[in-house]
Amino acid sequence: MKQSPKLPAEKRQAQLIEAAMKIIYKKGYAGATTEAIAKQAGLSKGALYFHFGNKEDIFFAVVKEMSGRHFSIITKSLLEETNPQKGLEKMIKNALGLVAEQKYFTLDFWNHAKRVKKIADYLENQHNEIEKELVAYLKKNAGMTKKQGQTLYLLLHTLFDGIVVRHQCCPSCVNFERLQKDVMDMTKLFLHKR
Amino acid sequence: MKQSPKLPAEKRQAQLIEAAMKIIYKKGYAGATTEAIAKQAGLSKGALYFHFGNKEDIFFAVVKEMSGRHFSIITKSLLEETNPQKGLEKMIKNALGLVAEQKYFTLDFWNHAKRVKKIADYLENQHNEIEKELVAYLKKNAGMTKKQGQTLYLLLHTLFDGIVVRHQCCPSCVNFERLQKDVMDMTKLFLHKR
DNA sequence: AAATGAATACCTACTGGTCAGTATGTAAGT
DNA sequence: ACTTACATACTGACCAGTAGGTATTCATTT
Repeated sequence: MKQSPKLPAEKRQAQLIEAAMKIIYKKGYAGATTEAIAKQAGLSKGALYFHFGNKEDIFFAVVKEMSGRHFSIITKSLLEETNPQKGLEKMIKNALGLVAEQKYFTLDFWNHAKRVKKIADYLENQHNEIEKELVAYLKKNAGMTKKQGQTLYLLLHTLFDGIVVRHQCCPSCVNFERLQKDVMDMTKLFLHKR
Repeated sequence: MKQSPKLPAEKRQAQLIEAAMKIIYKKGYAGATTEAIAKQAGLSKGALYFHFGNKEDIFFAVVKEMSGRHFSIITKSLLEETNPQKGLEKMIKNALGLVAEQKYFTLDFWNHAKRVKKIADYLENQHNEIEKELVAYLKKNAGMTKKQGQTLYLLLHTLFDGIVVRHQCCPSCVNFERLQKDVMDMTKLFLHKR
C-alpha cells in the first residue's frame, strides 16, 4: 500500500472516527478489529495507532462524536418551538428518527460503554446535560418544576431506550409511527396531569 | 483435581447451566471463559464439553432456562388475579422484581443472543408465547380485542426493556418504585381509555 | 464376595487461530 | 537533512475447542 499523503491531525482523526463508527456499528465493538477500522479508513493499523493510544480510546472518540450529534439534534428541536407540546413532539420525532436511520447507539455500544468507567461517566454526564436542557425548557415554557421535568425526562428516556432495544431484538415488532404516537400520548398526559 | 463422581446427565447439565448463568451474568458472554464456567461448576473444561457441543450451546441452554423462569413468573402472576388491573400490577411488580434482584437478562445477554439466529428465534418465540398468554388474559378478563392486547403488551414490554437498560447504564437513576408506579399508570390509562 | 472388563463421564495438556499492540522501516513534507 | 505521519511485519497473550488419559461405575465372571 502506498503511503497516504499526510493530513492535519484533526482531519485524519475525524476520518478514523467515522470509519470506526461504521465498523463498530456494523460488527459491534468486539467484532470491530483495529485492522478492519484502519482498512475502512483507507489507512494502516500503524496510522490508526499513531493517532489513538488504543482501541478503547478510539471507541471513546466515537462515543463522544455520536453523543455530541444526539445532543445537538435534541437541543435544536427544543429551540425551534416554544410551545412545549410541539417542542417535545419534535424532539421525540427526531430522536426516534435517529433510531430508525440507524444513527443511534446500539445495544453493543451500551454494553461496552458501561464497562469502561471513563466512558460510562462521560455518557452519564451527557445524560445530565440533556436533562438540564429539557428541564430548563419545560420550566420556561410549561411552568414545570425541576422535579417534574426530571421525571418526564426519565420516563421518556426509558421509553426511548425500550424502543431501541425492541428495534434491535425484534425489528419487525416495532412500528415507529405507533410507538411515536404512544410516546406523544404519554407526554400529553404528563403535561396536562401535573 | 480428583475426578468428580458421575451424575446423571440432566443433573450435571443443570449444574453446568447454573454455573454458566452466574458467570455470564457477572462477566458477560465474552468475559465468561469456558474455563471460568467449568471452575464455577467445580468441574473441568473437558467435562463441560462432554455435555455441551460448544460455548454457544451452553449459552443457549442458559437463555432457555432463564426464559422459562420468566415465563413461569409472568403467567403465574396473571393466573392469580382475575381482576385485570390487579393481574397486570402483579405481573409488572414481579417482572420488575426480576430486574431489581438481578435475575433478568442483561444488555450483554441481549447483545449476544440477537447475533445468534437460533437464540434470537427462540426468544422471539417466547415473546410471542407471552403475548398470547397476556392477550388471552385481557380478552377474558377485560374484554379487550387481540389488537389492543398486543398493543398494550408491546408498550409494557418497551417500558420494561427501557427500565432494564436504565438500570444497567445508570443504576442510581432508576427508582423502581417510581417507575413501577408510572408503568401502572400507563396500564390504567390503557385499560380505561380503550 | 472379590475380581475383571467395558463403557463412559470426567481430567489435563495441548493446539492453532485471532488480534491488540509494538518495533522497525520509509514516504511525505518542510 | 530532519521530523513525523504512515506502512509492514512481528509478538505474545488469550481462549475455544480437542486429543489422549484416567477414574468411576456397572455388569459379569470367578
